Amino acid sequence: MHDWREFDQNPVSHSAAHHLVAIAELLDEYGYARVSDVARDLGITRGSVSVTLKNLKGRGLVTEDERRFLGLSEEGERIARGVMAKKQVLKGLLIDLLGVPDDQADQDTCKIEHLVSDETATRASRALLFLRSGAKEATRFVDALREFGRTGDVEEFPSPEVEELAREIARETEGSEEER
Amino acid sequence: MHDWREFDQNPVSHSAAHHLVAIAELLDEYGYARVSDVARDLGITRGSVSVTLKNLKGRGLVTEDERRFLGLSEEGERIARGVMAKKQVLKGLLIDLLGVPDDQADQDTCKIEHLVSDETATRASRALLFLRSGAKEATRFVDALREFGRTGDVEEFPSPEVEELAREIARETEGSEEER
DNA sequence: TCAAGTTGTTTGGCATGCCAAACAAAGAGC
DNA sequence: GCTCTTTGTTTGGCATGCCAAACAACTTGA
Repeated sequence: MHDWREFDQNPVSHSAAHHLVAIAELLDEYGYARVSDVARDLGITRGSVSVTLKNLKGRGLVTEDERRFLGLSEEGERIARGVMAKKQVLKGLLIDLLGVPDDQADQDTCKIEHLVSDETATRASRALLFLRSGAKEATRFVDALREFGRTGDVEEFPSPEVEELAREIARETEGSEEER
Repeated sequence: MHDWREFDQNPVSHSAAHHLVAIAELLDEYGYARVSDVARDLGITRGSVSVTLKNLKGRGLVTEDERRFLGLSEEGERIARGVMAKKQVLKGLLIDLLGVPDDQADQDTCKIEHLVSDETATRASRALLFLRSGAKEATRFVDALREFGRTGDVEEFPSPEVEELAREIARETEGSEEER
């Protein structure tokens, strides 16, 4: 058994996360957020946003004042900030550490931002802070990694060597795993 | 506009990816895979697997012989191997580089394995290979990072400093972004 | 003031992906 | 041979989450 369906057992769904983030960003940037603004930002219809936000209001994550301006509860704010921070941290790490092109890093992190645990995100942010601290171990590592990466370029995925690496890791992990 | 719905614009869905991986793993481990085996492995009903596999057979990713034993087409095999390799590589990186506990790394990578681009996965595998090469830049970096991480421990997410870091990155990226 | 646009909601539809239940067909035990 | 279990399929239901279309309730502009 793989417990693989933890996938959608997150505090908020991918959709909900993006609604919250959209509201937070709109508030940051324009000072207000209405259903239409969120819909425009997310590229979906007002109707869809209306329905989703009804749910999020019911769960106490989104507020609405008498003029129909949207806001975030403390919890909603926390979730939105968390997702945004995760995205930025992961993106930064992909770019600064792995050298992933900016737009690819953006696309990748957009998909996984809300799925990564706080634990991992916290550790990722530490690593990114260290990378950016200018410590000599950090800069030397990045330089050496770039040089190392230059050897085998532009390969298919998964390349034979990557598959071999994956199998190796799988073998190591074996034993601490369950069987049917 | 965020183009955030690329989320589910992947060659295979999360569900499909897990079905393919399950078949590949069952074939590796037991030499055969039937609908029931896949269902047991994934922890869902035979009915659900039956329906999903009907689709995957139609798309030419899964095969079935006269005795109802399942197999993978070349393409299905490639996808399954790719997803498995991504999971192992990412998990290895989380553990070896960031020091994420094994079970947490497993849970995180299980959620994101099929969402990460080949580009990022390839670069991640290079980084992991370098880390494991025993190069002095690698070991020194990891040691220094562990030391660095020891400073601020067991914090909430997002901690104020992580939020500040995230804002900083967001500011840097600004300008190469679009507005409404 | 009054037509025209904007806004938010509701509704029915569709797609995905799960379940439970009912079923037929094949295998195993006695 | 005749049960009993295992196996695979089909069906109706449910939940999420999107759309389009129709609607009412506003602003707004001439």
